[in-house]
Amino acid sequence: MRISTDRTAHVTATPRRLTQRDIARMTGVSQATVSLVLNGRSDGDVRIAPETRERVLQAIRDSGYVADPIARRLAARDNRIIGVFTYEPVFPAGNSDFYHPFLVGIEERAEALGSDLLLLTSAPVVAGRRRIFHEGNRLRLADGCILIGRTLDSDELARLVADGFPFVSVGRRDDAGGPVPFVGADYAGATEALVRRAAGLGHTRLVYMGQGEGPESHADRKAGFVRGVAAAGVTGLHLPPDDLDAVLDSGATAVFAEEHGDGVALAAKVGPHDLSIVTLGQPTRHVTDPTGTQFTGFEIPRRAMGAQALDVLTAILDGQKTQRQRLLPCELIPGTTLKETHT
Amino acid sequence: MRISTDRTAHVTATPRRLTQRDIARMTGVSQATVSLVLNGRSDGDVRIAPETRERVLQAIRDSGYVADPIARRLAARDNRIIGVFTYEPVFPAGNSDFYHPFLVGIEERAEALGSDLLLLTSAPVVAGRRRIFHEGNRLRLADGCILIGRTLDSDELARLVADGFPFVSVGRRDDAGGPVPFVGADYAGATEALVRRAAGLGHTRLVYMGQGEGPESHADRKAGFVRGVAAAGVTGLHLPPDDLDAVLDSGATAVFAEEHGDGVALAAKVGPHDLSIVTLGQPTRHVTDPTGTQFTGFEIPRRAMGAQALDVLTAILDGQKTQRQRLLPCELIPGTTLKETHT
DNA sequence: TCAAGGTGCTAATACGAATTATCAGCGAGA
DNA sequence: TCTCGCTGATAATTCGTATTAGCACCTTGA
Repeated sequence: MRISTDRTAHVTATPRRLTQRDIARMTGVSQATVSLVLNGRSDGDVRIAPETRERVLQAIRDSGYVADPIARRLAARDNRIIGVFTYEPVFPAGNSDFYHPFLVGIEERAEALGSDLLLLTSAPVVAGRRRIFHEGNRLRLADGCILIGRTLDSDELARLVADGFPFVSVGRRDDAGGPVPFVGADYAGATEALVRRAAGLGHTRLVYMGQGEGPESHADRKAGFVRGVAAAGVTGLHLPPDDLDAVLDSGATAVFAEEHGDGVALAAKVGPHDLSIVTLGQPTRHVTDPTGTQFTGFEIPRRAMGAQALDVLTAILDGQKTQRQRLLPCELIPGTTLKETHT
Repeated sequence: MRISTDRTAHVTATPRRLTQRDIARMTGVSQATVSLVLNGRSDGDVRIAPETRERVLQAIRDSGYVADPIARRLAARDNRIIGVFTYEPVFPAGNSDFYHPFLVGIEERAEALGSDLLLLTSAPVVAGRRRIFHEGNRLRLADGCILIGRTLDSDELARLVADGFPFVSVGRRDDAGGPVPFVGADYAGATEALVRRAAGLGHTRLVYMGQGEGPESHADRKAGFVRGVAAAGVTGLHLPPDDLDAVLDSGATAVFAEEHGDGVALAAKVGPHDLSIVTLGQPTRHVTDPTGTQFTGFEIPRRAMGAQALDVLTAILDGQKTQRQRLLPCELIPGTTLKETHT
């Protein structure tokens, strides 16, 4: 509507989209032939003379024609377009770069695959987050979709699963009416390893400071903590993130902070020597830590997660068999805040 | 192909989409009527009896029908896809965030417009940069395109102009066989203003340290410097960016550094008190300046440039008249490195 | 009783690409 | 001469929605 009415009014009218019809006219063949050439259909019942094929291809090259992705979609074909859905803007105005590292990996792989990335910025924002499903959702423009977010709406996930839409979540997700394909980080394993390490350094009373529930990423850390505590035969307490005093009063010698920021806050409060602090993940915001402390913790392989998410999606689209739920190991960061205990 | 084969293989085959035809059959009207009801078209020549309308709406409510957005866009001839072309990855692995601030504005506006952003990551890399035009270029997947880069290939620009492809450059560009639509920053004006300010502080011998040519952004700064020097009646020298010694030997009391990094390097070399330094633009890399110096200079309105680029593109697509070449003012940063001269 | 005018809807077509059925032309073999 | 088989293409249809032209039916008014 916008284009057609307005364009005709223009003297220097923007040229209409180039279509197969145009290519057909240019080369003196039919639209069908152009389509056949484009899709390399020279098998079985359909034949195109090599000379004709070349003529058509040349016209396509010269004109820069590309099939309209919308029309292709309607005809149920693939577009070499990967959708990327995020619940918040991909390019945040603030200094939070939560999505960025994942997208580095995604873009890198997309480039290698020769696919384009469609950022689904058209999704309307309801209650502060974008919605996947809404009247006019354009997910299907893409061949498949990558989902990123701290938490994904489970209703929407369930619907994606039920619809059989090809997608992969970056970050582990619980089942949603069926298994959810994901590439996550092994928070549980990394946390467990850190608990064992603490125990090895003499700590016998540990605190998990955080929610420990809600998003899968929290639950996983907590689960790893619980496993580690049990395996090492030490005492583990769970305290909420907002009550630093309770943590200090607990008598624990090592604190595992679910959020990096909480670890920083705690360190600022107690000073460097009294308490061992482990942070379970990297800052999602660039809070330039004034003290420059290197916290003991682990590194989330965000870039690899993004890249492998695309691998899994590709496998799904191609109908290949792959492990559709992957947990990548986190590299432990020795840091300086987990020390031998003096008690 | 890929998708469909998969689906048919499914036992729990996805039930065919509900269409207007289905609704039509359910209510005993025609598909056209359903469409008309859906679009609330009761104006002028088209009329629907209130009773019929209600019957159709009821059926739609009962069945949960939602129009296929893809088919809608095909009929509307408007894909609502904005291409974003960058010569390097949008999400760089390093700490260079050259593109980021522009994209904040672009995404913000795309969201408001209800458009999706297509990152043209499929463009093949030749000699370290992506190419717009190549066999199989997919630019035309998008309704129009935003181009970002320090320098754009002028041949490619010329071809875009010649083809009449709707696009807007972020950053001023010289004509390329025709005017290039752009939203740039007024480097010349900002630089000139800073030169005048320096002159007002008693500086009579100034140096422009940089290339002063090549990319439009360099040429513009240089041009502004030249204009400012002429207007203020002071002496202006032009020296290359790599020869700090020459700058120091020049006898100038104020140096205008084309690149932020050069200004930083110079400051490190001479110490804070000997020389006034003005940097003509912000760092494109996050070099955490160890001294924390706030350089005198100007702020490039990157976010606004991105947003307005989308505005111009929208205007072009809609055939509206707009200023298709815009230069946004840069806000001057007083900083601490341009001081009254003691000579 | 018949044109005029209004009402309520439908048939037909377009959008751009993919696909299937079919057709024209030609040479060879019977 | 007729038919078979092969080649190289095209016409027609499909996908789901939007839109326009126009048809059938009704009510007025003279």
